[in-house]
Amino acid sequence: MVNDLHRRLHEQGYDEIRPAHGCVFRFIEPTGTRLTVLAEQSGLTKQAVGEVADDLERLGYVERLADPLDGRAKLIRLTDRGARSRATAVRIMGEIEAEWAERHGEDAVATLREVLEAVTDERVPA
Amino acid sequence: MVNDLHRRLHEQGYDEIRPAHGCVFRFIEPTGTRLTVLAEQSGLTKQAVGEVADDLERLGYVERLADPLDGRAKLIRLTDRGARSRATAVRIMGEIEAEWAERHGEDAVATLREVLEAVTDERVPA
DNA sequence: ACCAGATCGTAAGGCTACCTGAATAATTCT
DNA sequence: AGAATTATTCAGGTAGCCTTACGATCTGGT
Repeated sequence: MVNDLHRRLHEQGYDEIRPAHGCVFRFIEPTGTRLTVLAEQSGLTKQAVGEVADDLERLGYVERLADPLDGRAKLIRLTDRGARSRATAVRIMGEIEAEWAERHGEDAVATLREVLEAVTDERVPA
Repeated sequence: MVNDLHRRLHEQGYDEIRPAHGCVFRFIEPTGTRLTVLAEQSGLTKQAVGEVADDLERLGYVERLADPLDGRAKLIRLTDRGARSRATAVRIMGEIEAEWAERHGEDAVATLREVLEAVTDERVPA
């Protein structure tokens, strides 16, 4: 799924986005999200996510704002371009899942999703 | 699945085996397998698999024999220890799948396997 | 009001698991 | 005989993580 997503993202012109950037795109919220939160949710260190955020900032997909609620913190937020790319990614994943459903059945794909979510929830730690 | 497998392998004393070693364990055959074949099947370069094989040889899990059918080639074969560790890994994976079946149903896990195998076959290239 | 300790982001350096490319010796195929 | 293949070696590079350390800021207890 991830391979296919990125192949298609590249075809759509988003050829700078790599799988590793997912730790930001997956968990970022419209109003902005703190680095620490992204790190926690993705199961990576703050440093790792920080590098990804640097990268995405350099590429113009996210920006950093001071967090009004905490002087230490910054909010990472999608730029317009970032939001568009994310929307494209969401659309593509929907398309891929639809293709899978066509080929293997809606029920099978629903089961796939359920079991996969369950087993990854049960044993999160890498 | 892979994470859990290695966690349990470590608990059973096989704490030198890492996920990267899978490219050998997954495709090696009882009578021995050529490096080139392992590389092809795992989708890695011969150099990469060669390093893994060196590692497993050093650790005593595999040995290299001259291939009687081709003087250029060598057969990579599991040692007794390698075969035992592989058998343990197979057993553990069976146990994990059985646990999944217990929790989510035999049918669901069967479907999971089928769909996963199908979609990864359709689009193999990383 | 203050200080100790937690938390936020960042910096610096290291590691694993791969890759490309080039070269070589031995052997096999055409 | 010449071309291809097998394994190996060496050199160098990269992505995607990690650990350790640190300064800046916030928070809770006194």
